[in-house]
Amino acid sequence: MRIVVAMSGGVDSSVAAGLLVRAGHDVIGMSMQLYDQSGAQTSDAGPASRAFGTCCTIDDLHDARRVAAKLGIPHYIVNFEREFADTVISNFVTEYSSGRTPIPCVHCNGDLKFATLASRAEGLGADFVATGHYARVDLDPETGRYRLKRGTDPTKDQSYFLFTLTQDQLSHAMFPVGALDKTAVRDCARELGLPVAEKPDSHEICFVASGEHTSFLEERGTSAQGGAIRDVTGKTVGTHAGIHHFTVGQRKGLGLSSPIPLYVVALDAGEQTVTVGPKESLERIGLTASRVNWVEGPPPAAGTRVTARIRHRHQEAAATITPLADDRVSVTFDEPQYAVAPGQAVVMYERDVVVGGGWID
RNA sequence: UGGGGCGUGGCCAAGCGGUAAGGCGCGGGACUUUGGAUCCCGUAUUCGGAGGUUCGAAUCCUCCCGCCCCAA
Repeated sequence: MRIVVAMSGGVDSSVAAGLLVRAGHDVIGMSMQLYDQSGAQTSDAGPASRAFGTCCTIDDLHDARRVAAKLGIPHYIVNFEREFADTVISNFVTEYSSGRTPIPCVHCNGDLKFATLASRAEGLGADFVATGHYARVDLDPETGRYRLKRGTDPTKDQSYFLFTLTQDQLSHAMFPVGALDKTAVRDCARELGLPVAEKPDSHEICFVASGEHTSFLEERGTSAQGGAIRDVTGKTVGTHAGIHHFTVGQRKGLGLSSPIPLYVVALDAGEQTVTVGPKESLERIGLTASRVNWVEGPPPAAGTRVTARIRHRHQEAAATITPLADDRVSVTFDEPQYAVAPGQAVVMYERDVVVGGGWID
């Protein structure tokens, strides 16, 4: 079977490729070049190289190539700069300007890896696209639908970032490390002699260097217009330099004096207002979400019990859901949840299976 | 130089006679393929300066220095 593996240069996707090779498949490695790297330096070149993010850098592409060579498989680098800018970055900028908190990783998965990259794979005659995600996919014999499930390592599960995948995308998706623990993946990397076996896990946004978040947005058209900071009673308690500096639930960076820590509880793009309050004011018993993808099947009945996650690594919370019209859903938690941030995703589970997910309003 | 107010760590700020809250920032750590996210730990022997009162003062008194507001 011919399989294209999306190779980031990290341990997980490298092991994914290695496992497929070992299983005897016809494996092709592909890496996405996501942004202009002209002038990019290697990691030991100092601060100048930091402007190019923390993953998918020229170093990472090089690592992917070394792994492919070690495994004896072909490796192609595909230029997705345009697609990345049009989907992931564009969404990132728009969401922040709207006072919402984007999740670029979800778009990168759904709009690039399992969309554009998948069509390239198809062009190469591949049946599947495999990635290094900690998630599982299988065919439910009862319904004939593909199911998206958590990775078996509860500390590494990445199903949250994959909730937008359609049946068609899932039918061509493979997650070779989804049934492994992280330690097993590292062991496997060593066993295969992969040069990235000890490479640290990646984290944080890959395309924005740490600390350059707001300038990145402003260079791409986000208004730097300031506004008022209000408390929960509406009283003005300070000013800010633009709502894109903030996200709901944020504590740091407010520059306010207070006897207790203050958190961002709401952002209003129209008024350019930031509302702050004590931690308790972040509690929400429920939420609604839009553009819901019901992965498991048709929308479930009102009153269906699930566990819901409102951010990656969030302690899943028991909830009752009610599907609404227009692919929306209402989620009511058993216990209030902190910092429900518009723009983040709510992903609903029944045990290990992703029932569906949507974008928080 | 008439009247009033204020000077507490890098910033904001509580305390108003009993031996320096808190927030921000900063440093360190945890967590992390979203979040200038969250969480944990640390961060003023000292309160503009000098005297005085008191068992004891950042807190009361005196003088000095520096800001600010109102009135001229």
